[in-house]
Amino acid sequence: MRTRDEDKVSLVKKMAIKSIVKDGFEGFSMNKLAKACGISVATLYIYYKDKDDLIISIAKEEGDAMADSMIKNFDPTVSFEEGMRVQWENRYAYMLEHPFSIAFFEQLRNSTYQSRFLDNFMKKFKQIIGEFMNNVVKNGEINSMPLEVFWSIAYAPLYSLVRFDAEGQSVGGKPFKMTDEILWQTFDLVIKALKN
Amino acid sequence: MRTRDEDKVSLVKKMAIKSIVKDGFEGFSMNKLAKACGISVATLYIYYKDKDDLIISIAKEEGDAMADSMIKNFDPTVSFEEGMRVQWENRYAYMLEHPFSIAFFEQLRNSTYQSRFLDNFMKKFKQIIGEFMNNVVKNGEINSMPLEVFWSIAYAPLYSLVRFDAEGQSVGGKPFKMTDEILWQTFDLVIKALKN
DNA sequence: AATATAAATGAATATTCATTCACTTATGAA
DNA sequence: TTCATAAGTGAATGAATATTCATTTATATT
Repeated sequence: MRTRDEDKVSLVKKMAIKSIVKDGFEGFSMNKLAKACGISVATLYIYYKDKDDLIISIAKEEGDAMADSMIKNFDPTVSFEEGMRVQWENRYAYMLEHPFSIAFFEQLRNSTYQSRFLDNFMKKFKQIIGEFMNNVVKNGEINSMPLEVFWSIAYAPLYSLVRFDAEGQSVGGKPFKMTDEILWQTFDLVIKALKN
Repeated sequence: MRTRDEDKVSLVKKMAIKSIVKDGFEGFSMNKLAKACGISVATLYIYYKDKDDLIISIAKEEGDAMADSMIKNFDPTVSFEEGMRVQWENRYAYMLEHPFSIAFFEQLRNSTYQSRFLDNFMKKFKQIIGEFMNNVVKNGEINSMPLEVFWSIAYAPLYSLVRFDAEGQSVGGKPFKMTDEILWQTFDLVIKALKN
């Protein structure tokens, strides 16, 4: 029996993400994807049941990889500032290594696929981050607050920076490039906001 | 000569936003929009040159309205905390009055229309916000920092909260509803981060 | 009341879409 | 080497897409 060409499979995955990032879901089609990969459309239907399955499958794979790398080296019993630093480091490193992934997730978050993708993704985090929050509140390192408030202060600024960087443009006119210095300058402000 | 039915025009606008918010640009079509409005597709081409023109025109109108209401009562010579409070108030009030607009802009930001829409939108702000930033840095109320860092700390948390509220779901499981208390609790943390 | 004219339409067009199918090709096991 | 079988294909399908057009309708002006 003939064997599946795994290079072809991963090319499909790569091109799908690239295309969705570039043109959004509105500009994405199975025929165009096949053409971009230099294969027949019908082949896509060997790999995936249908278009939804293709998108959801790729989203899950990428989401799992991202979730894993985000909790790498993360010990929820460590101090607040140290724990936050590891998480910012992980997210920043992931973004540098997978420049398209972040933009791909932004597309997913604003699409009808959101719910089917986000549940799976959050499951990986929820427990470990919840444990971390409990600890630092109990230690008196930060005040108790709704999880959404914490998230909005602790991570939203990072994602905002990543986005400015990806767009290469700014609120003003000049192009913006993220640097280590800018990242940790922002981090310090976030710690100042949250730490007692 | 027959007169244009302005009710029909504004119905088109309302339904277009509603549809894009609900199903994204990938689920939006001229034929479906016409059907949803109970008019002929051809009528849409009387109001707008083509699909792009429809989307961009509506985006610009909504964007201008939002920009206006955001700088309402805003005096760039006022103190840092006072200026920030007015801006948060304005954004929050706008979000309550126009629940679909914010979601519509999120869609635009993640679409190929982004650049054509954002330039127009930002023009309204840039000057007045830049003036405000200059003042508060000169007064020594906050430290000098890249505009993107400021933006990411000062406003990203608010938009994140608005988003949690719109989705009605959370990082965890329970539904989230924004309240005045939560808004100003988050605001205080932001001020703590930025103020010297 | 008559008329000129823009608004509004229903039905068409050509194109692109997701998906299927009859067929060919490569390869692990015999 | 043969053969069973899954991988891979080119061309087709019908549905949905954006846009156009010949025609009808309403109304502001005369």
